[in-house]
Amino acid sequence: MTIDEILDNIHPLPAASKQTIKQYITAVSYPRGHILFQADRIKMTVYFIKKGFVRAYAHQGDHEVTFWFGKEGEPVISMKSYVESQKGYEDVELLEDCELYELNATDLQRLFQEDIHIANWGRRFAEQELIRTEERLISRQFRTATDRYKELLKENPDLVQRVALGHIASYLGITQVSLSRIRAEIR
Amino acid sequence: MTIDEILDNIHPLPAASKQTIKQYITAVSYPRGHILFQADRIKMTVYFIKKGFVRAYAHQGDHEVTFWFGKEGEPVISMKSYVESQKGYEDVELLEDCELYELNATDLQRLFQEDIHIANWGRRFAEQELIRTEERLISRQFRTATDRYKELLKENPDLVQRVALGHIASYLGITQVSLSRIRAEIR
DNA sequence: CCTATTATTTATCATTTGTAAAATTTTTCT
DNA sequence: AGAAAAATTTTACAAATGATAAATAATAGG
Repeated sequence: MTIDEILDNIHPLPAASKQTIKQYITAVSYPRGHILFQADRIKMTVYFIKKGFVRAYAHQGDHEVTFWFGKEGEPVISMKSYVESQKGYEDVELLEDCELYELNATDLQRLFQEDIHIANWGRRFAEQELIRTEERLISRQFRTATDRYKELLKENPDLVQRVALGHIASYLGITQVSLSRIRAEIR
Repeated sequence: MTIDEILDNIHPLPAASKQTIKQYITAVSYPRGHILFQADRIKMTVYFIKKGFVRAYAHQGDHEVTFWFGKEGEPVISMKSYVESQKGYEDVELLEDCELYELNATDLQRLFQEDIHIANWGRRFAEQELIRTEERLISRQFRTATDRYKELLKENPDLVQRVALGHIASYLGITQVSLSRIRAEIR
């Protein structure tokens, strides 16, 4: 997925504005296991996934709880950093070797003040993250772990193949044993 | 809480821009029980609570599940309507007689195209809703019902007094019986 | 102030989910 | 291919939660 597609997909930009924003975007690659964001650090960076899988997780006492998976075409931010320049909850880890587009959020904030099209692009970006986040909340509040697992299987069959079951179980809010039981039932 | 305070609290606006936006805002009052948003209707309106309590809930089979409470100073939107002009999940009901500020989102969208300060105000508005929504998700995913009830008690003691326990229980994702057990334990 | 209604708590039992450990399967490395 | 390591599933039991119904408490209307 190209950076043009990703940018336009969020909100179409006039050619000049798109050129402006693209000046601040670079392509980067990191290996599986690389930590993109750390819970205890503010990092004013926006990534877009060109290729690969990513997960966000938080430390909960002795174990870690995965609460987001990201795939090709999706943005990766630490919301608290991006929005409030504060530390967030999460580490973000690459689940496989990834190609990413990188954009410094401080540069972006300056562009928001200078270009109304970029300001509205940034608004749409936040709005779309808002909808995604609400959907995750609704899914969590209204669907059973079994249903949510089935949905994950359907939407991201490759992810379920490649990611450790423990991560998926914590994402679903259940133990790995329970997830095994679910898998046994729907087989 | 005045509309000026609410607007500036989201993001400071130059006097001219604030005047522009205020032209589209009206003060309205509705009685307890009034339905502000309906799940099956698109409603392009933004409200801000001047005074009162509000809840959002969705129908889950035969019973309803409350998933948000709003109080003085907070915005009330149907996110799917506001962001995507689509039907959302929720009904929004006034829990007591309320005074509200009302703003047509279609007008607002036009202003976004015309005034960069208002565009950035709209961006900050979405970003703040994003942080709020993420916090709700994190709270749900990482804290026990008991902890979340204690937090609700602390943050909104008056709400816990005035709202039916069934609503609070469904908000916490447990049954009313379980909530009664929790209350008995922490007493 | 009393009664009817509604809301909340308590009790009992069934079901679900978790914990811990063992068994099995899959993956990795030589 | 075969051994070692890691991941997943299964088992047995304990703990937590839900469902239902009964008991108690709170609220509203006359």
